[in-house]
Amino acid sequence: MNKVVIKLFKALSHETRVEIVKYLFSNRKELSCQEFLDKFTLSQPTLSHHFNKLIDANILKVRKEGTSHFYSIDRNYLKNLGIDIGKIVNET
Amino acid sequence: MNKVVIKLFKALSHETRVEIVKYLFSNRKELSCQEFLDKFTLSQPTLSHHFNKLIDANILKVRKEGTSHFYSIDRNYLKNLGIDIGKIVNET
DNA sequence: TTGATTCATTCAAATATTTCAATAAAGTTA
DNA sequence: TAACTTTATTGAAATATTTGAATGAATCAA
Repeated sequence: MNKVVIKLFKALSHETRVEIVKYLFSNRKELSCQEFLDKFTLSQPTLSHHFNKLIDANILKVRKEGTSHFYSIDRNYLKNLGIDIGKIVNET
Repeated sequence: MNKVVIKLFKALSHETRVEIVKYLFSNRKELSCQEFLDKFTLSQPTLSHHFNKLIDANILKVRKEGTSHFYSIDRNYLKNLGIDIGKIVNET
């Protein structure tokens, strides 16, 4: 279905969201909102909005522990679509 | 560079542009504006705008012959980025 | 229960994208 | 040249996205 694809690409077509994916890929770990806020200049609500879009597009998954939410890349989902997100995001 | 990636994903995050890519992939040939206008309901300036975005993102290339412009997928560019456009666009 | 921490939601303003009517541009044909 | 065909550009309205201040919700520690 086209809508799934469009949602995926829309999610990946914003500077901040590409930065999130890039960071997660190169550090190969989880990322909390706070950690990202320490590194980049943007408001917490804006970041929350971007994380939501990435989750909604199935690019990220979340693990909640206490008040922290840890985000990580859902590599299987992207691999099944034939997208090598690391290659795209790092080698251009 | 992020801007190249973002431009690529932005280009692929619109219904009409996904349709164009899908059509080109499944028919494995060239497509002129007129041919596409016969199949879908949209104005000629709108279609021209969409083709421009796909060209600008290096997803399509164009061959001009007389007054006709024939668009086709630049498979090498996408392959180098690790994007299997056929898989993405058809199998979801 | 109170205060602190972390993330989500609401809402309105700023910005960007999409759309098509009108028109231009470029090649083709008679 | 004049009429025709195909695509591009301009400009303005409609629609969608992005942003952060204010506020809410959930968890934890004291």
